[in-house]
Amino acid sequence: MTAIDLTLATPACRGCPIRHRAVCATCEPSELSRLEGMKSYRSWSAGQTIVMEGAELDFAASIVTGCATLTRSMEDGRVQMVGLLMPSDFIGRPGRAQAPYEVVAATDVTLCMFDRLGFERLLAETPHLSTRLLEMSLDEIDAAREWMLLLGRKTAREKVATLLSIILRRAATGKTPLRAELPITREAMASYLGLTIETVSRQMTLLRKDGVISMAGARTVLCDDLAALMAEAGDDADGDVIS
Amino acid sequence: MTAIDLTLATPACRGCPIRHRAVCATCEPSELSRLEGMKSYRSWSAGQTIVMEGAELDFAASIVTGCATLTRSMEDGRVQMVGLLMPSDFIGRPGRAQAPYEVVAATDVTLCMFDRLGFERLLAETPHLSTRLLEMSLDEIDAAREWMLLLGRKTAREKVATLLSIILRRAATGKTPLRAELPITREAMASYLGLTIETVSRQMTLLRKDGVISMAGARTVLCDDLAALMAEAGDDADGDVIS
DNA sequence: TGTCCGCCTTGATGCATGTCAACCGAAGTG
DNA sequence: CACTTCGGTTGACATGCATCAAGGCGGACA
Repeated sequence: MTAIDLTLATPACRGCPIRHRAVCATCEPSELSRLEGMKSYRSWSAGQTIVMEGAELDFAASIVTGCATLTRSMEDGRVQMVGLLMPSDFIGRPGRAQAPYEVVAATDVTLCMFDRLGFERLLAETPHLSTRLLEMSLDEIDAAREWMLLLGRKTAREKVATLLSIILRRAATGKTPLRAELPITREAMASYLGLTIETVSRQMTLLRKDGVISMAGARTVLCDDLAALMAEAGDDADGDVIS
Repeated sequence: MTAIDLTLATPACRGCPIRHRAVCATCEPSELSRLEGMKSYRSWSAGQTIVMEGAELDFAASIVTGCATLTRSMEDGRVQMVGLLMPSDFIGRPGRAQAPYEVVAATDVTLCMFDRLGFERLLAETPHLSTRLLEMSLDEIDAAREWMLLLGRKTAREKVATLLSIILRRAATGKTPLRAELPITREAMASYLGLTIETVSRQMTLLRKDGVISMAGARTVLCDDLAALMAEAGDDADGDVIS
């Protein structure tokens, strides 16, 4: 199970609300129509499990709307989120039918789904498609490793600042103050950051009191100075990640 | 920069000490000879930097002997290891010339290197090669995510037990007691586990006093009961990972 | 042989974060 | 309207790990 950005700026795959940059940008018409023929849509409401940990996985899919999470859990109930999927991200694992993580709808979610075997067949017959998927999964590895730095070495404050800055940059409209609706609960944030909900809540309160962010209700973050927030995040470079 | 297992059981690429399972197993003779023509060898001694963080990366390579580490660091000096490369693991990132991590020789290391552009050209012309690399990088993603669970949720004792069980299983000869030379210092272990050297040392002492492992000197671990060690690791399933 | 220098271990102490518990406000429901 | 539920906040307290500091062991080297 991987989260891969399939976003496409070109209208190559016009009939589909997902923008398959990677897949479609270099596709020939015949390939496009095969993709078209394979796809179908399905929706889940917030909180529902899309794929259970260890279950059979007979499709590949892109997220059309909403937000889903990948989690790995331990016997005693401890849970770690290992991926946060946003629109245009990819679910599925060519070459393997089993899901190593649980996939849960964080908000209401609609997926554009492809039959797994058909997708794999297309993959095998379309070299640039697997090349592009390779590039994307390499990005995914980088993102996971960036996250390992966060989990292993960052303080709670830095962790929360990192997540908020990522969400704010994703939602960036350009005009200040930057404003974003948090797509996930405190629990999901804590799960992603390797913290407890209480710690997340406290750190958000502190960041607010220190004037780094402000909030409109519990789920909307505002930020006048993204640079200040990113400084709190402790990132040396740009720091992209997530997905 | 990714760590990808290129191990090969078949003698397809006979001239090369690295066993390129992935690449060679399905290669045709002409492709094999092109790979042969591109390769060269180079060695580093323990502690030397192979690639600096952010530096140009003009090659792809497999580890022939020794052990190298991938690390990501923060401005203030905090360091997190994000990959541990063992013989047959892969270094390099088709499609991008920049190294997002530092690569350091943990022990003396010999690499079998390929010119990056030549490797990429071969990749583009050899569909099954990129397909196989895709599979391998998906495994890599799974490993990174397994490691995220460790970093985010496991206790110090579980972390150390996890790492030791991985190293012991890698080195497994079948006969008990299992015995393995630790290829990395306490510092590297701490870096990988998101701990300090003192904590690693203490936890190893505790595991020893509790009879879960025993040691011959500071760098050789022995284990009679791998199942017990894995129970300490807190892994629900098999737990593979690393690299 | 003695000295130095990594690497490792052990101890004392402090702090960041987890844990447990109470409470708040909003939304749903009878 | 009362009641419940759920997500979030805040407080008091506990603890696991980091930090700071000292010392041990073995190998390199004069």
